[in-house]
Amino acid sequence: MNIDEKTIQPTKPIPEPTLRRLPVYYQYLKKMHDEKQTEYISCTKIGNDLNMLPIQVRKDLAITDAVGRPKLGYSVAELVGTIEEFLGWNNTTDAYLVGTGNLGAALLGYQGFREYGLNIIAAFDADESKVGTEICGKTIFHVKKLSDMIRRMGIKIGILTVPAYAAQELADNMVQAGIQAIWNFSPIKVIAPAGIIVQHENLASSLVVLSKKLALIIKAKV
Amino acid sequence: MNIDEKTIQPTKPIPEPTLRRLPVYYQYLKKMHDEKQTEYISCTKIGNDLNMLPIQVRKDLAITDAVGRPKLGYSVAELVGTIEEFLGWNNTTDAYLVGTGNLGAALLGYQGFREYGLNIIAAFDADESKVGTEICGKTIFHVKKLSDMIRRMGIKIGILTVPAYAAQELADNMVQAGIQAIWNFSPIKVIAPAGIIVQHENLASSLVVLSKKLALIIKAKV
DNA sequence: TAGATTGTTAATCGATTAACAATC
DNA sequence: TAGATTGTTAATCGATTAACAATC
Repeated sequence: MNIDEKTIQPTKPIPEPTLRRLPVYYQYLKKMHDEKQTEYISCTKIGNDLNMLPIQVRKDLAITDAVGRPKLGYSVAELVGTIEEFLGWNNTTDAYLVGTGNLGAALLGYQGFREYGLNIIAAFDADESKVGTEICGKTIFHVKKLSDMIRRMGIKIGILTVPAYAAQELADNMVQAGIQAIWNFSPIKVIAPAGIIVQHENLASSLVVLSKKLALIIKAKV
Repeated sequence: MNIDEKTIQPTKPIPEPTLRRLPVYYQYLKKMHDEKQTEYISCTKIGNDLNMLPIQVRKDLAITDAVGRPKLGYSVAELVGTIEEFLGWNNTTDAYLVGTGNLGAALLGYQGFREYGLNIIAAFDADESKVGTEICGKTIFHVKKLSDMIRRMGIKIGILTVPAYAAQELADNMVQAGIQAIWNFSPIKVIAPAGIIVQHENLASSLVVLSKKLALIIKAKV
């Protein structure tokens, strides 16, 4: 394949499981790098430390186009940079958050998002008494201003941390105003038109997986 | 296969994706049931409403041993009960939560867990000034009492909502004290011995999936 | 050199999707 | 009855794991 052919290739889809594991490697490698433990690291070691198969680590890293050296492994410094680059963590995207209850406040306070390329620039709530106040330096606006501000600022990502009953309507508003991706922490699955990304963060689902695994273990021991 | 053979069969592993989708159906069906919209529902309708393939819905429901009637569909009331039963939501398990920052407080305040069979009975923190106070009716103990109380109460599930630097050590403590499952919300992957369940709730991973999908769409439009 | 490790191709495994007979 | 829907078996698809040659 020559360079021209490569240029016009459609971006090959990246397996979602790989995408989910990359931040895990990153966090591990970043720490290793900061502590200057070793200059080079092998998939064998990463796998051992993170409880994964070395071959899976290697396959995942290959997707980022990281290059290693046989016998030596990968340069830790280089790998950290490659993953950052691959995940687009070098430039940030603005987002709005709707719903400043416990969970919303927790997300507003989470400093880590900035590192991961997400910048929550404002929050919205239906509670008049909250409007005008700040949480972690982010001003809270009334939710009736949401559509307008999405349009004016050209915001592409909306974070939903509202109760179930309010979720779908707010999602609809957001979509109409031009939001392209919704990160949904509400306990219902919101539906959006094709082409709009909805990512449902479902604690109930996670809890089910955890408790079913636990039930299996406890049953096995009896 | 006769009844005896069936009895001694090892519990067949349930696909994790199915396990994650069941609470989604449940939430949808519960609402439908509460609103008494229809007595019977088909996979076609569920699929349409939730943006999924009917065959996938049917396959998932089959795993819970739900029984439908050709032409009619499934009884909504029955289905709600079957899923509750299958997911073990009829009896609850006690859990401890460690780390009462923003996220910890959000989880303590989330009433939904009770419905899903999880009962957080107490919280722990290293901050002396928080010790003795309550969040949403849950007393906060000093983290130095954690091991002891896990042992005394025979707690099996620990929820970790602490900063990265504290996570691994606390996980180790928990495991030593007899915890069997750790629900980890800290930003590092904690490692536990084989046989201990660790479920890592990784916001960075979810965010990566979301932003990569978004990047694909935006690129496609340019 | 010998051996650990990468990069890549092939085999396996499991989940999703399709096909279709049974049925109310 | 006709047709929508279930239940079940088969085909497809994609991710994980294995195998192995290349290499420093």
